[in-house]
Amino acid sequence: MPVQLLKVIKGKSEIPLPSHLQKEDLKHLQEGLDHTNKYFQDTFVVAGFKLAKSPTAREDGRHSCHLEVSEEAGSAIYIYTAPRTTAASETASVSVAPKYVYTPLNHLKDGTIVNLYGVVKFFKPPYISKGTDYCSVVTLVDPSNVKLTCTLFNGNLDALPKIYKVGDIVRFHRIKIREYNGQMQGITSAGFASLTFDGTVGAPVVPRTSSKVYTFMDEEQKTIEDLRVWAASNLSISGPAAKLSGVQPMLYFDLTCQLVGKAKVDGSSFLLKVWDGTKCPYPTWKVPVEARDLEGEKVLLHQLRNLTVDILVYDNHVQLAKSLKIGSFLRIYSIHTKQASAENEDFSHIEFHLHGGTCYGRGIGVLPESNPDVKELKTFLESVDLADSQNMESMSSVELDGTFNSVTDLESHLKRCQQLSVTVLTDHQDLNNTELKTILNSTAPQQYRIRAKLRTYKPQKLYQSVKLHCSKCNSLREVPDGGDFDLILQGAAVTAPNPDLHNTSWYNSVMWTTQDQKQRKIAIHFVKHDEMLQQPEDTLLMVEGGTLKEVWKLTKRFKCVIPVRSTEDHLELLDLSAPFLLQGNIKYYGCKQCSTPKPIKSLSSIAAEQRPSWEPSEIAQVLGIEPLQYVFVMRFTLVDGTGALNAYIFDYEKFFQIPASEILTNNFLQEKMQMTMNTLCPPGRKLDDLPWLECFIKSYNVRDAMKHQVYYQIFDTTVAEDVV
DNA sequence: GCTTAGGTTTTG
Repeated sequence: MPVQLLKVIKGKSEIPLPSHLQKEDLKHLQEGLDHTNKYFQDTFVVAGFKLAKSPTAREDGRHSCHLEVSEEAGSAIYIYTAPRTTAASETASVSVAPKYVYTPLNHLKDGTIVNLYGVVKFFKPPYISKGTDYCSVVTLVDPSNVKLTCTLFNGNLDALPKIYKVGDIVRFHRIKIREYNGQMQGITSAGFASLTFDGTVGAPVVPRTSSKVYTFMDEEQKTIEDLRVWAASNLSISGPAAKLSGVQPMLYFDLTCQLVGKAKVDGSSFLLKVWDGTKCPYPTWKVPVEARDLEGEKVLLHQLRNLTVDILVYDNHVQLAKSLKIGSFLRIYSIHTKQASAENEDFSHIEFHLHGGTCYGRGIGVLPESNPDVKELKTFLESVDLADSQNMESMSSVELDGTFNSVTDLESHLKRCQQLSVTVLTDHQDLNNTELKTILNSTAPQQYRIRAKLRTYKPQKLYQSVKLHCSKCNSLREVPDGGDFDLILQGAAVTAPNPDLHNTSWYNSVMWTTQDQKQRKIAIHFVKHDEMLQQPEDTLLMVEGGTLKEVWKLTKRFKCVIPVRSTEDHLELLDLSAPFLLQGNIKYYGCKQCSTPKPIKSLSSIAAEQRPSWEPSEIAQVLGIEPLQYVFVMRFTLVDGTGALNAYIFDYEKFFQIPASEILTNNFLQEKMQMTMNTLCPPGRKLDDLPWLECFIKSYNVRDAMKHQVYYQIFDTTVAEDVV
């Protein structure tokens, strides 16, 4: 029921009460009379109440009647507020915002219309009902641990809550409560409105809503944040979503994907061709359809043929599937993976079905481009190298078998991880564990030993976790991609090598001109040792005018490659956005802020050493470069049943036992890291089934002009030996 | 204005 604030100026309400309301004195209240248009005034106004005999009047000696108010009965409450003392600069008007009251789920009563908050424990994405409306069924739970299943109808799809996953948080206004089969049930009433929020601890509190006008204040923001923390350690929400690369036969899963093609199959089924950028490890079925029935971009369908999977949707889902736009991002809920062996084939294949009905939330949801999961998926899809996927044509379970012989092995491995801890401390073993709740309620800085579960982590794409760190100025920088380097090389190639700088006492130079139209001049300067050229694998060289490909080829043969350019009187390094040194697969970068590059001839001091080792750190030093270190930066959301906190990992090598400098160019290490993360936080698992992590964390304060925050960092912790 | 569905996997 709406509660409205009235501003009183000089004893009079600024906004008058509705004229049909008549003031009533408490003394004159009588049972059996109609009080619909009556009000009495105290510090607040109650209008449109029902009068009932107070059952406790005899005991408590209060008035023999009490008032019953409900939105359904058309009741309204007006509260008078005195005007605030306003500063001259402040506007004199006081806002008259409706004050909403939210009912906890354990205080719901039959026949009332209430406002409430809840965490989504289960939901059916909106589907077309057999009547005239869309329907969505949502089960909520709140810290009272009472569940409420709501059946929501609306002819306008947009008016239903935009729930994308279990754990989302909703605020419902004006939902009607009824009793059904001995339980409370929520159902849309006139004026129903909802807001939906991401349930992730620490995520921005931005409501998803279709209504243009809604109230949302600091108080509500706090409610959402509190519910997130409560849900993180009390509600069984599964972790990171499953990918096609992680599917297993004979199960149900939710898939976030992009629609590439669609086709009619027959009256009761419809085909969706989707991809998520990863490769299903099993052979997948292809549903035969007429070429002319297949909608989608032909070239793309062909390019992605090894990455798309066919999902056959049935019955009630057909109508919605038909209306989907090619290219849109979908979450398909409760897809069934079915193992089937086709006749005349030695190998069984995997089929994807979205069966008829809406049990277990089965259905299709369209995700907006603003959805964080969609943003992440888009970035990943853009990074997928299609040439690679063509080569992976026959990639199958054989590759999985290299690591785990079967699903059963993987299961037993995970089971072991649930009992023991998947991470161990490298120090402080004598310390006792502290609960997260205690840590959250304490001041920083402090250090703690904790035992917690990894609910989720960011970024999900592990290559995004690699950054460059300057230990001098403590800045973090993204690792530049090959394209940036290529542009710098192209820019440098515009200036031709200066022949005056060739063939000095400490290097020999060769130069040639490309045969193509560009007539590009390339110079390579081989550094000598003891007046002699060394073996290629021991040689450091400088290159001028080379392309990305040429520089890369040189790194394969020679120990060190330094891209340079000529000035009038010396050779110098390129812009520090480019690596100052390439060695093996690793590109070494310098900090733009902290470096003062020196001319290349400074290197001659190392060349003159007895046995030059060409250590990157030594090269950086003589060239005046402050080298950047590769580092993994990740955010772990940890929970332990008492609370949830975000802790950062800042790791060169110690935590994951993988050098951050090598992961970007090493497929094996990337797979190893993914496996490690899958063990720490198995995708698609419920909270109960997540393994425990033993961690050492420290809290620290971060203050700026605007606010003060406490951050947490994991340290002196490493992944357990048998997990690596 | 009323109905729709009312959580607990198809059997293609």
